[in-house]
Amino acid sequence: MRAAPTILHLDMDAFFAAAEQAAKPSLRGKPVVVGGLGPRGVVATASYEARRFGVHSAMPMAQARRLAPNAAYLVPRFSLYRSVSEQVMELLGRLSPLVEPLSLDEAFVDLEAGGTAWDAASAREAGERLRRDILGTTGLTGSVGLAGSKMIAKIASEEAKPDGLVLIEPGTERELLGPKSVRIIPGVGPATGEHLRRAGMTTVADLVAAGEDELVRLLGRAHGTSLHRMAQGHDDRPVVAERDAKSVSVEDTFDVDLHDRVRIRTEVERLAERCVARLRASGHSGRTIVLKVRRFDFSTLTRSETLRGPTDDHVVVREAAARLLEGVDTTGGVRLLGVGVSGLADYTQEDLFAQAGAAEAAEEADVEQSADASAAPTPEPPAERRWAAGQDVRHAEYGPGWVQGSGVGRVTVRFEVPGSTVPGRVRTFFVDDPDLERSEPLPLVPGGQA
DNA sequence: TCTGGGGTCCTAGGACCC
DNA sequence: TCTGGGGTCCTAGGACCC
Repeated sequence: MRAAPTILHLDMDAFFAAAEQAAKPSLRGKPVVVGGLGPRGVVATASYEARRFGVHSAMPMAQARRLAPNAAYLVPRFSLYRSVSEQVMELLGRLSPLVEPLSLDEAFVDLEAGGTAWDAASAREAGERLRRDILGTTGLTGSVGLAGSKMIAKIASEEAKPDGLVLIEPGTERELLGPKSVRIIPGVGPATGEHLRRAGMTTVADLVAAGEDELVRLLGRAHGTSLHRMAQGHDDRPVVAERDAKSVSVEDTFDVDLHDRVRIRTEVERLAERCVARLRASGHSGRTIVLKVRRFDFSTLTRSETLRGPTDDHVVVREAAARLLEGVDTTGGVRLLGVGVSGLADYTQEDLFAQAGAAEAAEEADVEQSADASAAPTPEPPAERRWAAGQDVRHAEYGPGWVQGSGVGRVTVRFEVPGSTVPGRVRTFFVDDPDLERSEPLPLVPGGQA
């Protein structure tokens, strides 16, 4: 809480979809849906044009296709989003050393700590300048909220969407929040919202009236106390620049449920390898290995094991995950498997115990790996998945383009680049055309970095 | 064609220790 | 020998967020 609205919240508008529209001129002004394209995919982001059909984040892709059959359906290109995100975060860094990213497309900035703003007028000026700079640098729009606390700044940016700026003067929080739904408060999701509704509370004013004791009784100590404070517009959480990662995990949902125990085990080992690769890339080691299993009926369980010391050894993690799997009943089928490591150490430190275990296991692992390889060779993805819609490609003759669709042995490519103002030409090839290859995203703005 | 993937934080019970 | 109280660690699950 501060007397001047110098906490800024930035939220890029329909980020993934907007980046795709900027990269693919033929999609500008059209409904675009980015997400998993497999049979169990969900929507990551829908463009505003697609939202008019009722499509929204987290919706099953199948449902989105029924609502908006003529939208463009694209796989996410995280390398592109990450590079745009870095450009945006760099602009935020010019406003203040206190920048707290919440995701690729969202961050808090403490303008006061950066000396960039000290009152409403200077804050608004900084916010508007930021929006111009983001548009100039990335070609994308972002919405800005300004307030005296994180919670209110976030609510402000939500109200500013799309492509706007809203500043909420400190002191006006309670009258602003009072009539709004309890769901506007961060941390109140579907379950808590329903819980509160059954207790007769639907608006933020109802929460204030109920009092702290009642909310604590209903929701528990931590949640109840913080909810009571938030409802009154009280929020003292500081903007925190660097937050240490607490865990690293990877998971896969399979197109069809897995039943074969050998295959399940192979997938767990593969996930363990991927998890360790990520762990090591982040410069961490960890003590607790977590296996996650989602069964055919969507019931989800986790099993974990804590080692005596942190490890970043793939053999140690793989074997721990395999051990955990031994204790899980998978009859009926498995739709998702995941492997994670938590209890992260600040830096990689070799653990003697883990090392000893790894050395013993090394020979066994070699044997097992070759056995696994013969038991369950990696199937080639079908051509439709190899040439996923939205993906970047390059043709020896026609140059850069993107996959518009694929099926019955053919792949359709639109040849266009981010800078152009007119839609590019479309051509169709055989899926195994040697002149066609996958490629990396091009920068959205000429001279920018991809 | 029902429900992704990567995270964070909280709660609760049991083990274990003093 | 009939049962305290508190702290910490571990495990499992659940809510929530983007």
